[in-house]
Amino acid sequence: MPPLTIGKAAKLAGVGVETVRFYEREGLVPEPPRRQSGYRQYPAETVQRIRFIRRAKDIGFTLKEIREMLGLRVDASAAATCDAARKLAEEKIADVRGKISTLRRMETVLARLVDCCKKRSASSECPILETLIKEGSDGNKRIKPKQKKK
Amino acid sequence: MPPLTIGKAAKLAGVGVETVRFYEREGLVPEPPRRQSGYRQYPAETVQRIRFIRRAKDIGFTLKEIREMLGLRVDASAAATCDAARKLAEEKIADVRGKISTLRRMETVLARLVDCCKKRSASSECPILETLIKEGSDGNKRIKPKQKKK
DNA sequence: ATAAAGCCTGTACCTTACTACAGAGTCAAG
DNA sequence: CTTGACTCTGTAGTAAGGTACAGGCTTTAT
Repeated sequence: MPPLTIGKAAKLAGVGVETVRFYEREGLVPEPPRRQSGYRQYPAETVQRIRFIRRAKDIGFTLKEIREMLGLRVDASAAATCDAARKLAEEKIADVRGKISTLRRMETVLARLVDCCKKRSASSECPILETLIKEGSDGNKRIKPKQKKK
Repeated sequence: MPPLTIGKAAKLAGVGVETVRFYEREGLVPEPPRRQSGYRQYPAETVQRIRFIRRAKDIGFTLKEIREMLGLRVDASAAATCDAARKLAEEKIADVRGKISTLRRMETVLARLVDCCKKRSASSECPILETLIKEGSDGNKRIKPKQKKK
């Protein structure tokens, strides 16, 4: 398979060419080799990388976090780096699990709502979202306090 | 329990007061009753509502989507509305399931990375993220084509 | 060989989701 | 009964994540 122009790569990944260049500037996609004309030449794996970025973003990771995750692969051979990488990966796993559990609760509640809507027996009123809203028994998730600049 | 001032409600929900007012302007939190002085008086459930908004945002829903979901509860008694609500809820369930499956794949891969890092036997090189990047077998998730305005 | 379509760099602009004042009124602890 | 912490409205600014030209080369299809 021949290398891809930016337009082809973008299309395959489901984004615009501007986005690909933006990701390159942001260090999410490595700078590809160029033709003598200056045209970028993408290997096929870049498409997968971009798709990964998109998926990660859809589930609530920021580009910064995604960049960190992608960085995990480089040079996990150096012992010190490897340790740091492990810690980061562990953190991300915790994030991922938290998100999954939130999503599962949402799924349950939405399913119940659909169900209730399908039956529509008698009493009407279907205040399910109320329950959804009510089940945040996760004591204290602190939000960064954010110090103000002088 | 007495009603809460905006400051108390914000603190309990883990956000700033400005955010609460912002959510009110955006129709995510209903306008609360006021004192004669103009001070807002929040019922305790508003805190849960705000926490819900935050959690939903963390897993990648936009405020627009969240507003829709919260809207599901109002007046699911009207038959027509109920039908529309069911459809929307079903869509959201699909979203939620997609997100869950992406997250599960991520979890697996991250766990494998940690594992590999822990063992660190022999060969070093630990190119696991490569695999992560490679498993996007979801044929074609189209991205909105976005028509340009004249 | 020529014209449409694609790519280049660079800058400007846009939306989303806050966040930060300013200037003025309100509440509650000592 | 004052004073410091809070609240009000309104407007402006910020950060993240793109998106859209402009002006100018390069490819490719006819």
